[in-house]
Amino acid sequence: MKEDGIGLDVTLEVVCGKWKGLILWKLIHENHLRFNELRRSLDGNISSRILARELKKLIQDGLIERIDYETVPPRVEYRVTPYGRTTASFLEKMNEWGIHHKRRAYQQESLTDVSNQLKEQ
Amino acid sequence: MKEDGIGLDVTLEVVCGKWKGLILWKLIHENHLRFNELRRSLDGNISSRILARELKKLIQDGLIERIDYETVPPRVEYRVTPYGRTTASFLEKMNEWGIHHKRRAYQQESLTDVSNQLKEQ
DNA sequence: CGGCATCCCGTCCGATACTG
DNA sequence: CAGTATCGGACGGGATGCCG
Repeated sequence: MKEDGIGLDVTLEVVCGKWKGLILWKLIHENHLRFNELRRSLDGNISSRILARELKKLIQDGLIERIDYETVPPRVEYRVTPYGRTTASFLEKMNEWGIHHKRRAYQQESLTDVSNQLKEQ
Repeated sequence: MKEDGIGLDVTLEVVCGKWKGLILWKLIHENHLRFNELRRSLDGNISSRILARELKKLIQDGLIERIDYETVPPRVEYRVTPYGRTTASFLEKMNEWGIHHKRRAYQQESLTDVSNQLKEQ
C-alpha cells in the first residue's frame, strides 16, 4: 500500500465549489482579464458578488493577483501568479477527463434506452 | 487560444465536495472495502449518513459499484469500477499538487512572519 | 452491519439593488 | 467599471437515534 491521500484534501479545498476551478482555468489561458471581462467569459451566469468572493479566496491562496490601476473609472485586472499556474497540472487532466465523461454519459443514455427496449419485450 | 474548459465543469461536479474525491482515492488504492471499513479509513470523521449519500452519487455516475452479499448480518462491499479508475489520472495530480501546496503554505507563514518583523522596524 | 430519519447549522450560490 | 449590501433559497455537512 502506497502512502495515502495526504495532499488530495487540500487540493479539494482550494479548487472546490462551482467556480474557482473554472476561474483559474480561464486566467491560465487568457492572462490578465478585467473583472467584467472575466465575468462575461464564464458562461455569463456568475453574479458579481460570487465572482468577487471567489477571487478573494484565490488571492488569499496566492494563486492569482489583483492589479488595481487606480484610475477613474476604475480599472482592475486579475492575473494568475506563477504559482497559480502550477495548478494547470491537474486542471488539464480534469478537463480531459470531463470531456471523456461527457461522451460516456451520452453513450450511457443510448445503452439504457436499448436496455429498456429489451425489458419491454 | 485553445478550445475552452469544455470538460472541467463536469469533472468539478463529479469530484466536488469534501468527500467524493477522497472516497474514490481510497477505493482506487484499496479495492473493495466494506461500508464501515471505508468509513473508518477516511480520517474517521465522516458520518454514515454522509458516506451513504456520497456513495450513491458515485454509483449513479458509474464510478463505483456496490456488491451486496445478502447475508445476515449484512455484508456490503464497495469497489471502484474500471471506469472509475480512470479518475486516477487527475486525482494523482491533485494529490501531488496538494502535497506541494502544504509545503508552500508552511513557507508562506514563515515569510509573513519575517515581513511583519520588517514592518515593525 | 449497513444503513435511513430527523433535526440543525453554516456555507454556497443567486437575483436585485445600489455606490464610488 | 468594479465592486458592496441585502435578502433568500438550496445544498453540504454533522450529531443523534433507530431499524432490519
